[in-house]
Amino acid sequence: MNDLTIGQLAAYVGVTTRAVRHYHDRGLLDEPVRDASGYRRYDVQAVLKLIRIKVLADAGVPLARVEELLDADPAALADAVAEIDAIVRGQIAELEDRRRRLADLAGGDEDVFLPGDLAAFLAELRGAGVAEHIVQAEREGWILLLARYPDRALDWLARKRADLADPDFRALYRGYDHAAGWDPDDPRVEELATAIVRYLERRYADEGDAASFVIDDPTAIALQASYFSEEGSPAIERVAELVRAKAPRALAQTIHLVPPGER
Amino acid sequence: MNDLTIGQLAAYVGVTTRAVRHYHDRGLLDEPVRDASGYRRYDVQAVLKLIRIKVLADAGVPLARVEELLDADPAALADAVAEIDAIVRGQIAELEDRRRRLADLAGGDEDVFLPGDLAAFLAELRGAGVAEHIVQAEREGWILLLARYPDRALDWLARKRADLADPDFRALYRGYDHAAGWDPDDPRVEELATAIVRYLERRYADEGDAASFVIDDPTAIALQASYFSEEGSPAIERVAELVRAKAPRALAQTIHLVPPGER
DNA sequence: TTGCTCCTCACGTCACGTGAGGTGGC
DNA sequence: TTGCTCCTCACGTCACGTGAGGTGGC
Repeated sequence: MNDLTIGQLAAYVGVTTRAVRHYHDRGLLDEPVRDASGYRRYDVQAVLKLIRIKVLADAGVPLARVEELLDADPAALADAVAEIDAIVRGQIAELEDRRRRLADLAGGDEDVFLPGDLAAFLAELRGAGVAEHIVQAEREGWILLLARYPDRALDWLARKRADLADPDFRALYRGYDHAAGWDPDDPRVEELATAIVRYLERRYADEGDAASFVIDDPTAIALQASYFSEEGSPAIERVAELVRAKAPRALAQTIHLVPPGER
Repeated sequence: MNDLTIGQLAAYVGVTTRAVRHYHDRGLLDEPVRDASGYRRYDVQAVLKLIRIKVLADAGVPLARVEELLDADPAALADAVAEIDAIVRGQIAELEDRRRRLADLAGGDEDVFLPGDLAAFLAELRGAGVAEHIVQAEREGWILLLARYPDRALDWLARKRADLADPDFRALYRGYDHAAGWDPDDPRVEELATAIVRYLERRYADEGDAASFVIDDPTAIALQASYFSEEGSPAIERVAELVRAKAPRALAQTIHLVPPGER
C-alpha cells in the first residue's frame, strides 16, 4: 500500500495527470503496476524519475532528448546540462531584451526597433534642426532601403552621416527644407541651387572611390528621390532642376542627381 | 517600386515568410497589394506593424491578444504592456530557478527538489550521525508521505524534527540503527527497548494534544513502519516487540507502536 | 538557362488540453 | 448515495514547419 495514485504523483511533482500519461506514451516513464481497479500505482522511484523529467522538460529540453538524458551517465548528463544551461541563459538575456522592447513599444518610441545606426542618424538630423516631417520621411525611406539592401544600406547610411557632419551640408539640408514654401521664382531658389552645386563639387572633387559609396541601384535611387523630393513643391522641383543643369554631367551621374530614366 | 517582397520584409523584421502569411491568415496583418506576378508587395507601414506584432508575440502574447493590442489606444496598450512585462519578469525568475535546478541535477544532489523542510531534516539526520542507508530510507518514506498527505505531512515532519532536537532521542535513533547487527538475545536489545519506553513515557507524559501531531492514518503508519523496521533484522524485530510489550497500552496506541492490524 | 523567390493548398509537429463515455473508491 | 478520481480513446490547440507542385524574376 505504500504507493501513489497518478493524481497524487502528479500533484506532488507539479505536473498534470495528462502529462504523466503522456510520458508513459512517449516511453519516458515506465508504466507502473496496476491495482485491482486498474489504477496505476507509483512508488518513490517514479516520483524521483518524474522530477528529473520535469526539471529537464521545464528547461525546454525536447522530450526525445529528455529520454536520452535519463539514461545518460553523470559525465554525459553534466555536459548536456552545461549546454542546456547556456541555452537557458540565452533565453534569460532574450527575455530581458524583450522587456526593453516592450517598454519602448508602450512608450511609443519606435526608433528603438531600428538598427542603431539609423536611430543615431535620425537623432543627428533632429540635432541639426531638421524639421520633424523630413526626419520621418528619412526614417521611412531608410527602413525600406535597409530591408531591400541589407548588405549595402548600412554603408550608404554611414556615408550620409558623414555628409551630415559637414556644417555646409547641414545648412544646405535645412535650406532645402525651407525652400518647400518658397515661390519657384524666388531669387533664393537659384542661390540655393548654386550653393548645392558648389558643395557637391568640393565634396566629390578628389574622391575617386566615391562611386563605391553611392547608391547605385535604380530602385534605390527612386526610393531616395521619392521620399526626399517633397512631392508637390514647385520650388523644390525647380531647385533640383537647376542643380541638374549646373552640375557637371559626370558629377551629376556619380551622385545620382540624374533620375534613373535619364541615365 | 518603393516596396518589399515577403522575403525582404520577413528577413528585415526577423521572422519567417511562413509566419508573415500566418499573420495574414489570422487577420493580424492586412494582405498587401499584389504585383503583376501575384507577389505580395509591402510598404513601410507593413514593416512597422510587423515589428509591433513580433515584439508582442515574442513576449509570449497569444496572437488573439496581439490583434486586440494593435488597435488599442496608447493608455490601454501601456496597461497591457505593464501586465505582460510582469509575466515576462516572472518567466525570467522561473528560468533562473530552472538554472539552479539544472545545476543540482547535474551535481547529483536530488535533495534540492524536495521541500526545504525535508532537506533540512535529512541534513539534521546526517548531522546526528545517522547511517546513510537510514537517511535514504527516511527520505523515500517522507517523499511518499508528503505526496500522499500534502496537507498534514509537513506537520508530522515538524514533529519528527522536534524529536530529533532531543539528545536522548538522537541516542536512541542511533542505537536502533546499530541494533540491526545484534543477536536478538544480546542483552543490549532489552536495554535499548527499556530506554525507548522510558523516553516515550517522558516525551508524551504531559502532552494531551500529542495525538493531533501523530500520524493517524493506517496507510501512513504502515509506510513509516515499513521503511523504519529494517526488514530482515531479528534484533530490530525483537526491540519493537519488547517496546510494544513494555509500553502502556494507551501510549503505544497514541504513538502507533501497535501495527494497524492490531488496533 | 539555372537557381532563387514567390504562389497556394494541406498535412505535420510538439506537448499536451479537453471532452466523451464509463467505472471504482470513500 | 454523491462527488471525486481514475480509466481509455480520440480529436483539438497553438503557432507555425514542411513538403508538394507549380510559376515568375534575374
